[in-house]
Amino acid sequence: MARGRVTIREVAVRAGVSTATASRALSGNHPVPAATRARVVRAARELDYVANAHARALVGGGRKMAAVVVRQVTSPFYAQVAEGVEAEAADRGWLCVVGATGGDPQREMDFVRLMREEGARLVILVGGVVEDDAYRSRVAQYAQALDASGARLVLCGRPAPDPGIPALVVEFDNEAGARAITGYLLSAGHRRIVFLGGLPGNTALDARVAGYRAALAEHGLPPEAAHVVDCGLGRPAGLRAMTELLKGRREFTAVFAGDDMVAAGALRAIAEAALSVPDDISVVGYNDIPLAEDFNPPLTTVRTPAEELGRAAVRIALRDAASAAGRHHLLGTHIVVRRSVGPPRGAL
Amino acid sequence: MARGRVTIREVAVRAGVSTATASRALSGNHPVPAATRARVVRAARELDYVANAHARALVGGGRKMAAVVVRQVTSPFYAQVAEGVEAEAADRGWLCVVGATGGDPQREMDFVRLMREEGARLVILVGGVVEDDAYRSRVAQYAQALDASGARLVLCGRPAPDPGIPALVVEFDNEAGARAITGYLLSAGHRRIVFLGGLPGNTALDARVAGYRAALAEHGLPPEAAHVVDCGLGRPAGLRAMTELLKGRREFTAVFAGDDMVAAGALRAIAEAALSVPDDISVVGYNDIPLAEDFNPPLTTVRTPAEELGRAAVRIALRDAASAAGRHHLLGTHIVVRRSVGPPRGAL
DNA sequence: ATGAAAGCGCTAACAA
DNA sequence: TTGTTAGCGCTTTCAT
Repeated sequence: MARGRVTIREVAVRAGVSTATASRALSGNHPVPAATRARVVRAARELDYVANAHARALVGGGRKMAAVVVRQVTSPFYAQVAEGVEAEAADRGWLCVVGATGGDPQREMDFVRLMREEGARLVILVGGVVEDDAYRSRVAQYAQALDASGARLVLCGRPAPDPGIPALVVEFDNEAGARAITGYLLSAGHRRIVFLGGLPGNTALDARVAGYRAALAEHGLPPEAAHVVDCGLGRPAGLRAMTELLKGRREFTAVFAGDDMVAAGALRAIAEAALSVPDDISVVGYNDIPLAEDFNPPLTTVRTPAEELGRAAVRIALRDAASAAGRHHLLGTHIVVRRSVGPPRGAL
Repeated sequence: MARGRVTIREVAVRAGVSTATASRALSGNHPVPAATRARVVRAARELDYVANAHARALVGGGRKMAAVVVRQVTSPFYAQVAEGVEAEAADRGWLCVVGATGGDPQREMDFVRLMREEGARLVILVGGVVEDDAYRSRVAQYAQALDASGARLVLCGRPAPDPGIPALVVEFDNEAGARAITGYLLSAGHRRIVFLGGLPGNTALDARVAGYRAALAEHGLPPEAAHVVDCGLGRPAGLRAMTELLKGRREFTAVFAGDDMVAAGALRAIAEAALSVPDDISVVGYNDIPLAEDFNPPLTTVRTPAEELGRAAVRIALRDAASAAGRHHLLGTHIVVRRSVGPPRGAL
């Protein structure tokens, strides 16, 4: 057998027809007599022929391919979003590619460029970012370039640099979610709540902090009641920051972690200090990752339907006309109550 | 601006050169005077040109693309393997695509076919399977087809149907890992250990069960001492099976969960029965997923360096000559001790 | 109903 | 150094 891929020419020869007929028989969108088709199909199967996607794309305008770009696949939240995109894309017969950037803007740019080269028709960028000028111009460029070649860009959980830009944005209402769970802590009696995991400039986190402050204000607390620790996200950050916090005099009765991974770190730090959750300190998280229920104790958190976010991103992108660019879609969230919150120490 | 992608011809026109010169200037592997190159590069940038990967692949033999196929990205273990593949591929300038099958052989076949069409040069299939005739012929077909077009197939954690087949296999030594952790339980004094999460026919699980039985035998226990519950994997399965087990009289003092997700379910079931780990029952898992440390209590488990498995898969595939097909690589594992194991109740 | 031929965008021989 | 040309594998007119 010849090394290299079997081409349609070989199939045609074996079936005793021209390549044009072979192509028609295989694609099935042209009338071809059943007998001829059968011969061609059989030849193709015998040779184990698969069409060259590149050649086909070159002439036919390309395969339906979507790309999701996340920081890392091992983050439970991102993985769920990617799975949602994957599932929705698969349902529609699209191929889905996922790329990880490790948070490096350069790798993000490279990946987007790659997707442009490959002819992806849908690019989905996931996750909050620090919204600086570099970000704005980068995204404006993606949007413009993708749009020029007829592809769609959707921003998941990150802002469009400019409403006029040809990109869709779909995200959770971070401020509302944060307000709700802060309210929950407040109604459990807590008044000194620290927010752990701020990341100044990051749009998602800033919104959560804003919701936290808003809830405090609504309950009549002065602005100084807010205590935000800007340690960033991730379990190690949460562990470190909480350990630090526990060294001083405890000025708080509850902690609101920026996401569930930070909460995991905080929980661990508290346990290492031989303190109890929720008896000594109450803790809440954000995202409700699949294993939040298995933390010690099971974590009260804000459920952000991540898979639905991914599905919505492709659904919206494929439904909306290009003219709907700039549309902003907000998805709702809700609190899931477990066992990490109790009344403040001595409140009873 | 013209709708659709800008081609090299437009760049050439704008730079006042032929397409060949433009191509040479852009690719950089042919001597082109600096001045000419500068003009071309500038024209390309002004037009925001990106090469059509399909056209390039058609003539140049294709981009370096690797594909990883997993059951689901939301499984922490698979996500880590995928991240390893991704990282190693990126290090070498390869594009990496990840596909999820949901465990459906049909989707697996579709995805492999797609990858053949796209010209992937490396396909990595991850995860244990039930090794039946359908599986064997499916994989034999993948291997043969991929090999015919010069692509590599690597099987991660699943067996090659036949040593002669053109595929590499790299996996963990499941039997050794299971034997070690069972031995750990045994030396803590446990004699009645149930294995939770068998999946008869699944190669990975069967190997773990074999290791478990081997350890029991080594400690002089009779074959009847083994108690395997074939509930399959996943947190819900572990929860359900453990709940069931707890209803009867407790004939065991420890449980060896088939993987950490099963352990998570089992832990939850035990907590719901108001029993304590490790005071009443000891529990161990398998894989050491990132959050195993955050379980209640922190889980003693077998560390399988998942990311390293992914990296090794691409490293080996790219290094070994095609003639090395059929080679079998075994990666080692080790126990990580945390707090879910204690002496058996009443052993003191 | 089928074949011949053009052409998708690009790179690599071959000329000049 | 640069341009001309052929051709990658496929689909799709346009003839027949």
